Amino acid sequence: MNRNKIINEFKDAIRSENLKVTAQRLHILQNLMDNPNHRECEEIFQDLLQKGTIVSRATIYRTLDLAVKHGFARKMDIGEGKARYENRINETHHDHMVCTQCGKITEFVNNDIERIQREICSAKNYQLIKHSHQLFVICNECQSN
Amino acid sequence: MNRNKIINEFKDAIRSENLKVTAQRLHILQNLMDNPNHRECEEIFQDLLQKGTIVSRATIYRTLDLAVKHGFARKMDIGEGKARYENRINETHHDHMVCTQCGKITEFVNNDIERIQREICSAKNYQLIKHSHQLFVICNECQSN
DNA sequence: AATTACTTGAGAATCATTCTCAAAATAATT
DNA sequence: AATTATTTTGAGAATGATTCTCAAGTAATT
Ligand SMILES: [Mn+2]
Ligand SMILES: [Mn+2]
Ligand SMILES: [Zn+2]
Ligand SMILES: [Zn+2]
Repeated sequence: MNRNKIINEFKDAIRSENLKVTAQRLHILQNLMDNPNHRECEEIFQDLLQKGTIVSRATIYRTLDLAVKHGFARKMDIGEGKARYENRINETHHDHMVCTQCGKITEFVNNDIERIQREICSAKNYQLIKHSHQLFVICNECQSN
Repeated sequence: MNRNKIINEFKDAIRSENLKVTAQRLHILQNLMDNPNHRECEEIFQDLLQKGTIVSRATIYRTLDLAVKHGFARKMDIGEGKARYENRINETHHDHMVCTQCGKITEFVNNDIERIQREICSAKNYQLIKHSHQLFVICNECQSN
């Protein structure tokens, strides 16, 4: 199955840096792969804990950095003063809509926006490295309250 | 001149909340109006200090909040783990390009992007409240190094 | 001038994240 | 399997931006 393939690729990534494959690192990556949400460190910590796996927050941060570096995770900031992480099983790039009432996160992509961003940069002779784009909304459910 | 008009509007805004017009509040607003940059609290603090005005950081934060609330300033987050503030003398909405090498901030607006954002939201029956859009780039100057 | 209400600044508190370092674990080598 | 070299882990301290607390100071009103 696909998940094991990813886990093995993660092990390879670890070895490629002359680091060691540890139970903690694997637990964190597995937990990330099994969850589609955009979670903060604390949520991952609590989820692991509830499943009987204790890993320190420091190790979670360190391992998420590693996962980001090798393309297994994406770190995002929706202006809360803390980072959130999502897995990158489905490679497709997307941006996010965040409900300011309930916090629900909805993904979106728009090729026109992606293209215009590139055009804006090349018009100024700037090289586009990455972008951060969030729409803060009141979602359909929160409107009917 | 325009600046005095803004200062007076700020005084009115203060009074409208039954707050008091103080020297500190006016110094902070004036400093903001006289500077076109996207600055963090510490930069405003140091700039005031260098001009002989000592205002505590706590008061700067408090006054900037007030200025934001009444439309005199805009608070932004370019993922540095701290807020930046710019004045809103020229009301026009814009987003930002940030050079990842030298930190230079360049403003941009694109009406197509603005419109598409609205379309994305209405297609989902979401109500768009605000957005945050940054392009991280290597600016023209930094490329020639 | 007196009264009332709000503001200020110093330093403590908060909170996410990073750092430190001794003990534990992994991987490589006998 | 035991030894060795190297890395990792977790506890708790440190950091840094921002907020909070509260006593002393100031503004506005009468
Ligand atoms: Mn996502
Ligand atoms: Mn700007
Ligand atoms: Zn919602
Ligand atoms: Zn630059």
